[in-house]
Amino acid sequence: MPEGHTIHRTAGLLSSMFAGSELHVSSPQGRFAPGAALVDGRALTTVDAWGKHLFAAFDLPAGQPRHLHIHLGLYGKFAMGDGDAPPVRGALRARLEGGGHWADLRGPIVCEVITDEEKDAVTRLLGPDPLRRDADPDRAWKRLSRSGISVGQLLMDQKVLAGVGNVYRAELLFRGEVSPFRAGRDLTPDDWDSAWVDLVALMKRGVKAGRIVTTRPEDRARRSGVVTVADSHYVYRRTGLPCRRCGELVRTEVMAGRNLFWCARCQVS
DNA sequence: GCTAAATGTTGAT
DNA sequence: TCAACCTTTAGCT
Repeated sequence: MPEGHTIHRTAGLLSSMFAGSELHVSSPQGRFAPGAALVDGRALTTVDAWGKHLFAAFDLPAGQPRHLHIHLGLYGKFAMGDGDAPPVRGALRARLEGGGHWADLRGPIVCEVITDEEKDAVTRLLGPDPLRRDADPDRAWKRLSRSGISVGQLLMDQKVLAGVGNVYRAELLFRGEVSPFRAGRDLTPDDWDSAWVDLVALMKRGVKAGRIVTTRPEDRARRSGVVTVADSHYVYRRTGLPCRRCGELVRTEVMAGRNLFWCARCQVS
């Protein structure tokens, strides 16, 4: 489930497994072989996430390509474990081994080794990431509050806000009782302040849980115990089902190239 | 067991 | 506008 929470969680796991260790970096599939050779045998120093981008830094001189840059895209996924790595099967883009651990990467849309300058060029194009301590919500507000484009589209724009994907878009707007069709410039400063606070809390929770859960206990069918998949969202992928708050049927429509879900009664304007 | 769709983005047409 | 990435899951039969 690669929205920002997945990337930050992965960064934390990779860091705890590998930071300080020399890694054997390979590309069994071959597509990442040239990049792997640049960092193979070097120690991993830090792992950094910004939005949906992950950067693992290796102990190499500045100026040389030394950041492993990964974007999972829609299918990309890490598998990790302790001890010896399992036998290679299928399309395995990259394998990291060292410090008694291994990590396998499959299906990413980006897997490359880049320089400091190239890393800066990537992050410069990203809006504030709610999961970063250095995030400045005013940067997002400046863009949102000047735009005639709908908030449903703006939230998906990584230049506005980094790390939000289709699930957080739908759920954040529902929780804030904001219509996805409202123009950014029609948001009030209070709307944005509370949305940012809510988003930070939701995404932190996503990192901890390893999945997106946005429902409050009182809005779930099962109010105690484990939160089931069916109970974890208000509107995302709930087309035609009754809204958990008002009973109106959840609607769907394509917006910004993706399926948007919303309750037309709870999210009037 | 099979098929379609999915949390995202880029690059070709 | 569409294919690619090529995994995982939900929903059928």
